[in-house]
Amino acid sequence: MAISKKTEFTNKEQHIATVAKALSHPARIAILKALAMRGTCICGEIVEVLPLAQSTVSQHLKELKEAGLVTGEVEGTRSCYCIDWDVLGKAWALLRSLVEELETSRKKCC
Amino acid sequence: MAISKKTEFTNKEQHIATVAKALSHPARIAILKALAMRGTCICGEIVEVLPLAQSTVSQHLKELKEAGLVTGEVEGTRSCYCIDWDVLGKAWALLRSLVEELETSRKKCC
DNA sequence: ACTTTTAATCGTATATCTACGATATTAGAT
DNA sequence: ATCTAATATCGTAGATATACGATTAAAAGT
Repeated sequence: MAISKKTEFTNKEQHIATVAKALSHPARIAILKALAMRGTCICGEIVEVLPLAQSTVSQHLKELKEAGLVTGEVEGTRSCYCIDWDVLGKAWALLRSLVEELETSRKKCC
Repeated sequence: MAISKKTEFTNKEQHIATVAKALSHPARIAILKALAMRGTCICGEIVEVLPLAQSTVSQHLKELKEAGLVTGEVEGTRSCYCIDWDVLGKAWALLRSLVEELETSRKKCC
């Protein structure tokens, strides 16, 4: 691929892309739903709900965590995951601002 | 990778993931902005604005087209691309419904 | 101390993405 | 008819993503 050109775009464009990427797999959407519904947020419960192996779920959780949408705390032998509602809100605002920006600059098309 | 398990999730989850995937590269965000700002929407103009080769831009445009966010019409030797505002609106609604769904089922976390 | 439970990480195979140059295609210009 | 310009597509290389089983690590239970 030569080298990624991602860094040549604006920070905001990169940030939006990062958020979108975190949401770009149905498993991660499902994980977010499961996390929202349960106060408990324990990893094992999520594994039970999804049609994926434990290691795969762990990987998806890691990606959500790296994107900042989710936090994880160790609780003894278990891991408790939660949605970071603050970050989610900001991510949402970012997406909204993109759509608004598109709408406001909207010109008639060919 | 064995085989993709994407189809084992709900249609809505898959749909949201598809939209998010289309937005998951900063180049495609930039393309959407460029399309929104210009009534003309000609491929060559987009290539000029982006730090990418013509073939790469063409590929990104194809992905946006496959996701339905953009339409493309041949105009002689040129190609005229436009944002499909209807599809974009629906995609937006889909994302919003996800966030709303998350918010409504929001439980206190550990 | 030993075993069990829970989750993370490693190793790995395959798929998909990203990027480019080269080539093909097709309409317009000469 | 030939040449030029604009795009799309092909081929390809390397990066990243997706999925799993196996292994590791660490706390809890016996």
